[in-house]
Amino acid sequence: MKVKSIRGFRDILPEEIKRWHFIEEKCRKIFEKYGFSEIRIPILEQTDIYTSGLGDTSDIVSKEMYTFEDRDGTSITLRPEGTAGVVRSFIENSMGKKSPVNKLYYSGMMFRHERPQKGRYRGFNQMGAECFGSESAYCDADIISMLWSIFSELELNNHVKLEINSIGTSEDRAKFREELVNYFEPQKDNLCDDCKRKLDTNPLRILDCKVETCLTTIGKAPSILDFLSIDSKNHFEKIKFLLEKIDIPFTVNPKIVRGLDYYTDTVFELTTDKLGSQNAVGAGGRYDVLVKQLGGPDTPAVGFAIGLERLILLHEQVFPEEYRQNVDIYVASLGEKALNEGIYISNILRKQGLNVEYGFDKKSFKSQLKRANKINAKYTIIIGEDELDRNVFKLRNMKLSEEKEYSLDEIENFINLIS
RNA sequence: GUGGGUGUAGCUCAGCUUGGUUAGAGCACCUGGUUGUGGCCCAGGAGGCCGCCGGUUCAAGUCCGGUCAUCCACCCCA
Repeated sequence: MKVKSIRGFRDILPEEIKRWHFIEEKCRKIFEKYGFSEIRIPILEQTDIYTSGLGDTSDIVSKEMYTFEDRDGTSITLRPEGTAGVVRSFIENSMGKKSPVNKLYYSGMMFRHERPQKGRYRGFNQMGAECFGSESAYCDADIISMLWSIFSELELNNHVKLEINSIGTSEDRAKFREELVNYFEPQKDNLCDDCKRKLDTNPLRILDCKVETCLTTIGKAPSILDFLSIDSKNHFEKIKFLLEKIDIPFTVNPKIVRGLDYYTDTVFELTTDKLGSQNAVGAGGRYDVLVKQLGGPDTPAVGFAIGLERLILLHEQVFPEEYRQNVDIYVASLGEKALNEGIYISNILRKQGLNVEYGFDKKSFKSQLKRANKINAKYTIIIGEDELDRNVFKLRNMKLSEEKEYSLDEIENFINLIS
């Protein structure tokens, strides 16, 4: 039998994992800086939380979910995104009653049955944050600031672009939608086939069509921003004011409409021109009606998610140097007796907090040093018959190619010898 | 779901146009050049169902058909 990972799923190998750790750690730190706490939620949920939460006309729900029957016949789905599950948990645990505001972040694998491509996998990792309980524009701005600060902390802010928009309330959008149809209907012959279809199903999505012939028609189309209610307009103005005040560069793009139905008012996207066509590396927005829609108390919320594979890809391009595991000591022993001593010494050093590779195979001294070199060990400890007889070990500084001898008794305070 | 590119050593790739001895290179790996000293250099070694199935042919890595995988783009999205 031929073994092979499932299409669209991949391994993250040891040589790449250090960069993952580095980036995940940075993200965690920033989430916590903004007062968010981690939540871990299941990978499987009942299908309805997605169908009724994300909107059943969205591509994700209509053709990309991994949905199957549980043994008792209920329909369950591998999570295609994080927000719906966090909302479910928020409701189920009555978080709104325990605290007026709840700030949660999560990290984990999401599943969408898409055609794999660069930066797009069927199993992919997201880190995201959700803030429940505030409808204030200050909250939106704080969240956007958090997203931005992840990228500036990683020194990637020069390679991404923040775009924001407001899509108003559902009434605003209904009005806008009507106007859009009125606008496009008479000139639908100028639109591509996809857009003609969208005219019936989801006219807002025509706005982000990239087909050239559509672009001129779209250019003169009405803007959502002219349809916002007073409250939504003020909310949006306030966010823009705050982002300027804290020096976060952004542009307003009235054509941003999110793919999921739960968004209200604020939406935003972080894109890069370095990843080909999968250019969205983070995105989010406000979703004031979702909690209620899923059966919870009327609770406003804002959140975003970052695509980790894409973030890593971007980081690799900007900082191509390798991220390596750090090995402090390689213990090279020569001969049976020395091997016995080697495992003992290695463990003492590990207790002192060092990363130690113990050469446990009977290999030539030369190949052991080669190994030490290859794994980039800072020091090699050398013990052979000769050293054992004299109750000493040699310590070789790999970078300087210098060796010193120490009494074996000094192993107990080894950390002092090299610091 | 649609279109295009690519499948040869662990990795990156040459060879295919114009079929013909034993399928190559670089990197990585192993051994030696040094009785117990890494990186550089030198010598040697190991490693291939040439993606898979079928066809054409005296003969297929090379030509043809199919299939699968993969990458990129459309689309969608993080």
